[in-house]
Amino acid sequence: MDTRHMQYFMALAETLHFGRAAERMNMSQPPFSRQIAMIERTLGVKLFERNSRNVALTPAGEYFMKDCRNVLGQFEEACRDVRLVASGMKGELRFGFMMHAAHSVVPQLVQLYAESRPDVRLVLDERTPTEIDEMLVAGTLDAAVTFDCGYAPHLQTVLLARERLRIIMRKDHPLATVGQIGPEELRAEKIIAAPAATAPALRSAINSYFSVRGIVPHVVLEPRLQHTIIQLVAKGLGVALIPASLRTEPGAGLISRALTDAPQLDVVLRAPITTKNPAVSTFMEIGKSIQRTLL
Amino acid sequence: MDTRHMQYFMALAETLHFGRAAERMNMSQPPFSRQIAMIERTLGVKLFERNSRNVALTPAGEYFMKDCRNVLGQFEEACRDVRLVASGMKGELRFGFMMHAAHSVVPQLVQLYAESRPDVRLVLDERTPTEIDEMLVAGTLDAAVTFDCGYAPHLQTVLLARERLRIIMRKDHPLATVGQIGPEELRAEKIIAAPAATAPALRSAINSYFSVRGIVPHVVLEPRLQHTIIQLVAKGLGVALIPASLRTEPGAGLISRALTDAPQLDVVLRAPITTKNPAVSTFMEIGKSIQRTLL
DNA sequence: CCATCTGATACCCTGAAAGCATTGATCGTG
DNA sequence: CACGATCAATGCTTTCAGGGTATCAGATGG
Repeated sequence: MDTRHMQYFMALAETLHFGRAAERMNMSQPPFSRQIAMIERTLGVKLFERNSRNVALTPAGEYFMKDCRNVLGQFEEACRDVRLVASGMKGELRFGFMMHAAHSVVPQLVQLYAESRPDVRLVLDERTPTEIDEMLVAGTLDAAVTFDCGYAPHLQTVLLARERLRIIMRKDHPLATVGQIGPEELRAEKIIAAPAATAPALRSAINSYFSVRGIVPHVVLEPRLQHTIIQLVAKGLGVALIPASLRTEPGAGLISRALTDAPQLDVVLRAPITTKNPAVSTFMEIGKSIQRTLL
Repeated sequence: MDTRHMQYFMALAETLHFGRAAERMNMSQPPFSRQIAMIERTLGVKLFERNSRNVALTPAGEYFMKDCRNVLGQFEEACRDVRLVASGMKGELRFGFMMHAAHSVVPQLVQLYAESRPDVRLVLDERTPTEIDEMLVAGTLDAAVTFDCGYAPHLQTVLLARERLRIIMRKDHPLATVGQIGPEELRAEKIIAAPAATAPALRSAINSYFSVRGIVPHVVLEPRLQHTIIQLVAKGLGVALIPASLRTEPGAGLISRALTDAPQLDVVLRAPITTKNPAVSTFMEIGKSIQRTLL
């Protein structure tokens, strides 16, 4: 028994006429009759009550007809779907992103992609930049939005945005009224910044911002999560340099200021070049289409 | 593509090894490899990423695997179920019965059958005896409980119970205190009885109960439903002769009395002898097993 | 009783698919 | 680095599942 036999059965069950059913199956009546007999023999079940004049379904045949309709439908669907998956119209795409990006490019990217590929299940996964890099090489993620951390030959990269860092502090902070803020003004400040192990690109941008002026920043706290950094700044434990897109989130009692010669960071969309997931390519295309001018 | 191909695919998807997968399919590796290639060619989809050292599923293959597992499961189930239906263990049984029987044998019959054949869907259908006869010959019912109306060569019959008729009347009716009630006592009474067209066996039993004494019963009302008869008696519009098993339903202000030489009616379970529904036979067997002594 | 319709049988033949032998690519190891 | 081992792919042969044609057999209607 296989699906072809089920199709033979369905043809006869629907026409109740061997000749016409055979015709529908594009074959002549004698082999068709044999196939029906074969089906009944292998199942050990009489499916049709027939003589040389009439053909009728037995109750077992009636029941089998419903099941066959089901199975054949699912069968067709499976064959159709696998083509859709291969074409990237259907399937799953595991998408990682860092928290910074959640407030800027990610919503638009996700929305546009979901509109253009509604049958692809987007699995969102917020991670730190380091975790993202690891998961991209491990294949746990299909694509991710992160900071450009330079050389990555096994990854394809689309530049999404170029973000300047800004400084945030409490409103009652002495620097809140200073006109220009640069490395010199921050020389004595307590800095809160993510550790290099968690966000290498961000941290090295901050470090080199100071080091080109020969200044060693006074980093007092190194929380891993951006969320925590803002909380600590709000408590007055220091100031922090954060991407401009996070500025839109005002926070209670916090103020954000521009920096002189502010460090820039590239926000990129990345995916392994060796990816086998066909859904990725249009995801990258959409990334390109929403590429933004630098802020 | 058919289910055999899906089985090949599943074997490889689960083992990720052509040799072992072929072995599982009881064949040698070369034709197995060709079949896999064939599947990919007809689907137009690469399902496996492979070289002479490693075999891995593509994302499309991964997706297809889930669908195949589904389809193959349903396929097996359909083949198994059709055998169960043919053996009477599964399927549907359309069971008709008259309202009189609903209070006596039907509940027990239905319960016992449902316990012994839980996968057979019992479709219950309450009808008048005449409707039941028509539906049995039309094949709309598989089996039914009704009054024995005599000759029926195309039906198999199991006697379930033998019921005496009793008389019901209002508690304040003059006959309520009379010791013996027979045709003579009812000569002047207004009788309420179902029409012969609806319940021939019941009505002819009532008629002959009087006619053997040369009495013509004074039937004033002929409602089709037993329910209505009882209501009309309660309103004082007459008395009625009803099966003893209905006595258990007391009704407001009504009283039921035995009759002298009470007419008897056979309650039978019937099914067409030509029935193709394999579920019927055990239904009839259970009917035999609950055969009751006459009341 | 014959013409006709329809499903079953008899017989033949083709090609899908299985087996065997072998090739070619990729590792691991001495 | 060469050699052997492993494993998928390919070439060739063979077989039988399943299709085709011709025909039979039972039922029905004029």
